[in-house]
Amino acid sequence: MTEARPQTRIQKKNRETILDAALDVFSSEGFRGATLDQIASAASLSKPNVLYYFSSKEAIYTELLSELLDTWLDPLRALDPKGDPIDELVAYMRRKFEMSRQYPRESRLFANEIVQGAPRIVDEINGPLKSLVDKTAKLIQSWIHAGRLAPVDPYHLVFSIWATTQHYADFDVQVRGILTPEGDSHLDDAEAFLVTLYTRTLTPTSN
Amino acid sequence: MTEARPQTRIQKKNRETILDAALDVFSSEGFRGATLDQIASAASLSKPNVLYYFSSKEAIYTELLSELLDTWLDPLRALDPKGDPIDELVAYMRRKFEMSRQYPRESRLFANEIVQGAPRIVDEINGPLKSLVDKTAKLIQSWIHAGRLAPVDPYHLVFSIWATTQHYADFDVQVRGILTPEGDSHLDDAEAFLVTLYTRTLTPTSN
DNA sequence: GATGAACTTGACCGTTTGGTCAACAAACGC
DNA sequence: GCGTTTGTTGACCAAACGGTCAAGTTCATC
Repeated sequence: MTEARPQTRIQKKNRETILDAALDVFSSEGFRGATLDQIASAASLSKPNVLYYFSSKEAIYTELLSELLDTWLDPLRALDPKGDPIDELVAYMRRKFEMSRQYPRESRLFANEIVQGAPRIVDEINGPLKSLVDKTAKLIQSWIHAGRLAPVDPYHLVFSIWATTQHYADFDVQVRGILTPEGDSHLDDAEAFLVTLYTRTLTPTSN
Repeated sequence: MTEARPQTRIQKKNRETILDAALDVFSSEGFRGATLDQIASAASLSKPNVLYYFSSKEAIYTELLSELLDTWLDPLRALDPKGDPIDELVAYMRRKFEMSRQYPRESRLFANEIVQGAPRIVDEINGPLKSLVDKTAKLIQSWIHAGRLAPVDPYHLVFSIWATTQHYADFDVQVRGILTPEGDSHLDDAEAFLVTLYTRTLTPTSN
């Protein structure tokens, strides 16, 4: 997707600095709420200098977004049709949770974009994302058909995994306001809860 | 909270028109992304006229937020300690889901605010909201202690209910992109899934 | 260490933004 | 009807915004 044009050391370093700063700003302010001055300031660069590396505010944003989409679906692609269904789905949930935990800014950037109607990635959603979820849903359905999973709607199962895992990144302020945790410890509890939630939901009943 | 000052017919009508238009705009653009011109245009009023009824853009926004917070917690307050635990919690989830379904704009407004750090409602979260959730968590814990619910972390249970129900309002574009539903029918499936999810999770095992 | 390419930035520009104001129009109370 | 309150708006303002540019500085290469 992103072609690897020749880059000097300085280019590489500064582009990374800018993208990191922009991720901070965009994820907490949204596209329109973010300003080039904020980004430049967060990157400790002058505004014209930022625009020397990226042609526009929009260009920085779309670069972040496409980088993100590339990796965001990896956990789902890693579902193994040959594995144990419950283990696979719980493991998928764990990978997704881990991503929200390690990349909360990316999660919030994505959330901001979607909540506001996803004007820039609507094609990605209707195309590649839909295809991948459709494929996954068929796999889950086949597992259910084989009696290896309790019957559930595969699509809504996937949605619920997305919702519950991303919640801890996207609604971090709310979670922290209620749990008043120190550090990250509450996320271990969250993961344990989610493992229980999905294990109980997916385990077939004996009769 | 909002004191009822004397209002003429015109005031009442126009304030409502403005708030409704502003909800449209704020919920889909965020606070910073929304402009007074958009709001005025959506309300079919001139910009100075909008500012005749509200002292500032911020005033419109905070009015919407405080109206919202008032009603947003009602479903949780309606939990009945004397009812059947599973029925009560599933009914709570249903009420929450119904709110997201009927008031998706409000849900997105809230989501926007929280994702961006909730600068204006951080006190509400750390105060009243935390108290209410703490109280609910104790109730759930007592139900578990009495063996009437399968053991789960009460806080994360509540978070998961919030996450899964709001998801359908906040991430509507994504859900629709994948399911390509006509109308609202997919939300019935979603609700059925969530009932299953929480029933299975909360039902105590016999042994 | 000279030369050209890569990098940096203060000053600036046009537009958009939230908000004001004075002047006018409608509605209300009598 | 008539005066006063209430409602309405075009014109305007200062600040903030995304983006440009010319002039300067640093860097790699020979």
